[in-house]
Amino acid sequence: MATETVRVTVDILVFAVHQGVLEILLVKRKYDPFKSSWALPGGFLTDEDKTLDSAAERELREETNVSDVYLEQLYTFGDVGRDPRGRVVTVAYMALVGQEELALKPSSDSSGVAWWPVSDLPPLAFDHARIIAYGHTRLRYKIEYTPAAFSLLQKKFTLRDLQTVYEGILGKGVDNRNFRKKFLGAGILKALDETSQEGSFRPARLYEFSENDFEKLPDRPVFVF
Amino acid sequence: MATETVRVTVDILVFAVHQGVLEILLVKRKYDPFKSSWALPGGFLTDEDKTLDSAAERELREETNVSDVYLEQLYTFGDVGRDPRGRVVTVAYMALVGQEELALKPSSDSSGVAWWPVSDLPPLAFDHARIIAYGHTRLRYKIEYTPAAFSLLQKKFTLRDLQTVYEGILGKGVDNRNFRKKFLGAGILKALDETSQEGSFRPARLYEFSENDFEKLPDRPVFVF
DNA sequence: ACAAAAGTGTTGCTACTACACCCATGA
DNA sequence: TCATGGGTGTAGTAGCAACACTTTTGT
Repeated sequence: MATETVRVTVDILVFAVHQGVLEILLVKRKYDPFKSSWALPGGFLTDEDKTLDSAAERELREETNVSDVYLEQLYTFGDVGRDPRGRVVTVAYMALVGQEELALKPSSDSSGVAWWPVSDLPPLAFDHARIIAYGHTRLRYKIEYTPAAFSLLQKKFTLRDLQTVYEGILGKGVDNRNFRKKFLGAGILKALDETSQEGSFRPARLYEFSENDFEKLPDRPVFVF
Repeated sequence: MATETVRVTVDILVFAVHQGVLEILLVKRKYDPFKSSWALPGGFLTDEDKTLDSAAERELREETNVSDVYLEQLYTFGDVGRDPRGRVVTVAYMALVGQEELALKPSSDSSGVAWWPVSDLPPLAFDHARIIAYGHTRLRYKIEYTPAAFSLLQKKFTLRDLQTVYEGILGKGVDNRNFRKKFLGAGILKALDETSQEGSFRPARLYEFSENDFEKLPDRPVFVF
């Protein structure tokens, strides 16, 4: 029953909603194993990482240039055989980025970093398909019981933007009257004196999420549709 | 940025409700560090453990003789400095055991295994106090959104037993008429033709949880009181 | 008959669902 | 004036919270 020394990696599921489609950031592997396959950004835990959270931040910054985003630990995978190099335990993190961060990395170029629709992924290295499936389920659940969806928007957004995020993650349309009623009645949105002009039609009012008001609520709201 | 080889432990939070009090199983450490302190049962991941789940099962069996119980992964802790021996990443699991398993291990003897009320813990080794606090929060949440409470009961139980489990974990009393109404109306309990005779008063009907009926529900019920 | 816990109904209120049209803007 | 998405109200229903007394059993 030899006590094994294993290696630990921290991998990150970076989610964003682009034009109503839930997408995830993948990197093309430069080395074996699985050279040239798409994989989750991530890497080995190092001495410099004081915490697992900071390791996730570092990996995200190094591999994708993304920082200052919502980040939370998801699940840890450690089956024998999931990495051909030996026993590797992977702590998976989930990051949610707004449309602003979209510009930070190109969408499908030679940099080896690209957004992929979660419902239409390429073949993936290791057991990353399973990890993404797990994260997707968690995300669906999270937006119904937490204000996680706001992390997928810019600071200022329209109610339509918000609804698009919900529809993209839930994979179904929702009634816009009831949707607006629930969020406007929740007391967590600050209406701004600004509008977003998108085309030759009525401009939409912009809102901000008020973390402060959210914390003051007597009960946690539920955003189920 | 030397890639570190770290050691991985799997520790288990074994919860049970005894006489209306939520308790957790702790072991007294036999060796340094933290010799003679109370700690969570657990140990290092070994070559024989094909999965993290099976490592948790093995540790639970070895240290506490408990098996065949509800077990789920909770969270992974990996801060530098949480173990004086070096970098240790701990995958924490949560186990829920019924009153039947109570007999398997004595309650406070020289065996070094004992139940402790979660609201009145002894000084603990490592960062185990923090891990228990996290698990307690998760458990509170779980019984409201899943049938986890049934794992804390014997197969046959009275509605009062069930209510006692909820009250013990939530730390507050609930209205028994509404409580019974919700569970009887949920369609997940099978009423047995048996009663439990506890004293010189009316015997209570026994029920069983029907996993099968639960799975068939169109929507997941919510057990909030 | 008493002590102890099991078991039971109603009412008011809140919150959800379902559903279809008018509004404001730029071209 | 038209095309486009932004924005609004109501009625019916279901589910929840609050609330106190009667029933069954053993002694």
